[in-house]
Amino acid sequence: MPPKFDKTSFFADVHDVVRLIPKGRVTTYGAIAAFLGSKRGARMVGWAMNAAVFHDDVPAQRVVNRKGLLTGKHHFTETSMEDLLKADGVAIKDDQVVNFKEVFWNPLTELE
DNA sequence: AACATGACAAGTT
DNA sequence: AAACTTGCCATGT
Repeated sequence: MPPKFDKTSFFADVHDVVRLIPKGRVTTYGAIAAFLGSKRGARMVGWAMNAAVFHDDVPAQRVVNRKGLLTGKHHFTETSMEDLLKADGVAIKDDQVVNFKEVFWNPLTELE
């Protein structure tokens, strides 16, 4: 990630991290926020995701809330979040990631 | 310029 | 344990 942590780069940083999520894995808003230095700035991450949806290179479907719930599925327009995740090899049940704990990808520990 | 809102999370009551 | 409150940062009104 860019060494610069300017407020304006928050989006860019989030996008970068999301882009680095391995296929078949998911992460959480909090994890990304913590990785960026603001462990409680998860809201911003969500906001960044909203912008990310308009970028085809940012797999926003791999970012869910801490419970593994697909809170942002309503923001997807063309393809539904579940389908995208299923296409990634992530099973979805009741709007929630199955085996969430196992597919969870923590940038802090796995990326550093 | 001030206040409200939003794909969240953690701490308190 | 469940509900409530506070923190976070950028955007929109």
